[in-house]
Amino acid sequence: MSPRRRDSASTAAARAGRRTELLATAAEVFASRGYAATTVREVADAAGMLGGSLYYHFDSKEAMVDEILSTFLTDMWAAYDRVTGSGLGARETFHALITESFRMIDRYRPAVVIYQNESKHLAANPRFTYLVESMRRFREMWLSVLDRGVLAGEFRADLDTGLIYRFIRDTVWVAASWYRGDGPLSADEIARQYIVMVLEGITAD
Amino acid sequence: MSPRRRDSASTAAARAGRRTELLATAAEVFASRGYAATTVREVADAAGMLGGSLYYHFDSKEAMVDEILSTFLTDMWAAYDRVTGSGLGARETFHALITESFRMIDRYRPAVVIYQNESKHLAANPRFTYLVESMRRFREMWLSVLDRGVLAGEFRADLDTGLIYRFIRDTVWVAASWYRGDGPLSADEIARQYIVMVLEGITAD
Amino acid sequence: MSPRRRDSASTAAARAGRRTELLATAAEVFASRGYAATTVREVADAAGMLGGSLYYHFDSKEAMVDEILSTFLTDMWAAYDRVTGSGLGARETFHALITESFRMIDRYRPAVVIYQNESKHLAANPRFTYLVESMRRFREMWLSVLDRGVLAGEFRADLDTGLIYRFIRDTVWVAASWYRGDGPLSADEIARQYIVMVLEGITAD
Amino acid sequence: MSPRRRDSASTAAARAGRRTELLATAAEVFASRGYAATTVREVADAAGMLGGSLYYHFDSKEAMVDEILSTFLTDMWAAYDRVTGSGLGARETFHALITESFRMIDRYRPAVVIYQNESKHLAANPRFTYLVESMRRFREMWLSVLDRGVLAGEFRADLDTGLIYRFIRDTVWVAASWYRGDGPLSADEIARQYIVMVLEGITAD
DNA sequence: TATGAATGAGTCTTCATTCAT
DNA sequence: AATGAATGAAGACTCATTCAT
Repeated sequence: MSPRRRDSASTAAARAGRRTELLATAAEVFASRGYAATTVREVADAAGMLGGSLYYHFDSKEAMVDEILSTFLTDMWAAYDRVTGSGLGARETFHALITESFRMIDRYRPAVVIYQNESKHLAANPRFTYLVESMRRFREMWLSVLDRGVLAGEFRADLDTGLIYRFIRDTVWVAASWYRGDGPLSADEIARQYIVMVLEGITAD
Repeated sequence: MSPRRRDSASTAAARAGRRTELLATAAEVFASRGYAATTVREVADAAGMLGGSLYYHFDSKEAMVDEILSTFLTDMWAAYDRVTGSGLGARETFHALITESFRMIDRYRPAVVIYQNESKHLAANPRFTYLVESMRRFREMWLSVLDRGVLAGEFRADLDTGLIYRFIRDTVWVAASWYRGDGPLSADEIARQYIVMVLEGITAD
Repeated sequence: MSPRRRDSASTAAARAGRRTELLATAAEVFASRGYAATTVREVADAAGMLGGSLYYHFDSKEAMVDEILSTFLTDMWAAYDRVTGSGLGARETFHALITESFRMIDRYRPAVVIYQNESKHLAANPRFTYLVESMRRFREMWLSVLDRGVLAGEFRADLDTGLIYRFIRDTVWVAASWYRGDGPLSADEIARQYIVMVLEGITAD
Repeated sequence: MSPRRRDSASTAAARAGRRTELLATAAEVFASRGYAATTVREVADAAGMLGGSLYYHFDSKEAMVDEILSTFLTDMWAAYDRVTGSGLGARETFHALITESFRMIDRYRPAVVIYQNESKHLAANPRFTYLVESMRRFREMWLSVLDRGVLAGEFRADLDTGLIYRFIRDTVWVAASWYRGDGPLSADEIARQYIVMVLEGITAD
């Protein structure tokens, strides 16, 4: 390895690092102020640079959310696929998916908030068709788990699975809006309580 | 009643009606596009008038959301107060509050969507401090019901009531984003299934 | 005279009276807020009617200032012409013109304020060429008095009459901006002191 | 000085220079068209840029007049304070204040025109309370000079000093509306003739 | 890499004016 | 004569984006 190559390698790594850093900042700001209401200048301020300077790193404001969301979704689907591909029963799959979801919130909180708040509006844009696709897969995945559980006699049959699916989906993701990594409850503990509540209900025996 | 009085009465009523009509339209648009992302022109288009014409009826875009949200919240608290003031036990109160909430969604769907999506951002504005106040009351009301239920042995004691409160709050309101008045399930039926799920869980006996 | 004619006569008189009343109100508002900064609605408010209603009486906002200014200027020139046509010497003419000017301020204060503040801007509009013409006549009138006085040995010859003219003109009219009809000094008393100051100076003997 | 420091110094200076330049342009336009009647676009046109570009340099149209007026007033009061602090007699103080005033007009003509035409309207805005304060100080300063002169037997006692003060104030400032730096009379010459007129009167001996 | 300055399209809002009643 | 509702043009201001340095 020539010094030149080592240099450019470390430069490329540094550049990638800077990019990731900037995206983390942007995600934080988009999540707290709302994507539409956030100005590029606000993101730049938070990153300690001037508005125009961001355009050296990204093509547009849209490109930033795009990268934030697609990075998160790619990782999320990898985790979900690992779960659904491991041949677990419905109840165990339910358990694992919920747990993974709260871990995602832990790891990608701002991205999840953006996903939750802006998906519907962004989805109208051709650039974000993958969001629509992701929502469709999400729905199918959950309905399949729920239906499997009902068939196996693990879940009640007198409830509308479409309705249950929506309740689960919403409650899980919306947790991103109040979750703090440094709060008293860990992501796994929250998942555990959530599972208890949904599976057994809050009624005392 | 003299003709004069009937006239002015019908005029005032017509004016109030137009105002309500316009607010309903605005709420619909704000809910579907997002408040910040909605232009005044879009609201006006939906109402069949020009952008500037809205200002004959309202002081500002902000004044419109304000009226939409405060009208909804006033009615909502009247309903909640009726419930909490009627001396029911924790479980019955839980039941009644959930049912009322879904009825609110049925009656004020767009307002609830706006409340859900924009409250956090609007609350920073002094004009909307009543939102913060409403959120506080909401929290206290639910925590009191949950705590009462735990003490009475009606609800499980091994779950974090703060967490349960958040799950309930989010799931109930977020339902506004997919609820359609003309869907296959009525608001009361949705409430019923939701109550079953949360109280008894989805596990089959 | 038939009753009909009497009726229409009194109606016409009433209409003219209302018009004058409205113009007086408009002049007051234009004078205090500035013509450009005054909205038609503000004038209407002051007159106790709605914005659109003024258009029953006047063609436009511009038509209002027009009538305000031309009425005032017509009366002013009638008074000035009476003075300059009465064969007085320079000093007496000076005296009389100043006195008449302060009387004008007394009678037409708001109109004078508008004239003072807006003439330059309005003059660009073809409708108001009479303002330019009036300013020209005004200048000629004063220069003629001053020149006549210098030639007659009544006024000092070592001062620039163009300059003196401007000082006189400005000070006289600008007085409209602070003059109150109910103040401690009458218009004639103010004129007297002004004449003393300009003719004899403020130095003690 | 390192090149770095020279660079940043020249940059800062250039920025301040541009700002001053833009304010001079804005002042010219505000003075000739009137503040309320001037559009931001007109100012931008005169500066050779687009309307929105001005907002890179200034927060608002209001911020521009603010800076124009406060810069002028700061300098003006420095000059007046120098005069009143130098222990001159009333007559000499009178002389010096008038001279300084015309020099101000020479140096800040557009600002003075704006001050003269818009002060009353702007003063209602909390941002411009310093205008009210400045007017108060101005009045006190002149009354004190005039009263001192009367007591010392230098000025006539049979005139109302409040009236004289107003005449002086108005005439001096209103001169800004016709003064041209390139006219035949210098600021000092105009001041001299003005002083002669007011102190000795225009009557020939 | 980042800055400073500018662009230009678009946003909210204002306001003179119109017109059916 | 006056109201209520709307028009439409224009105005102040914002903001994503560009680009020379």
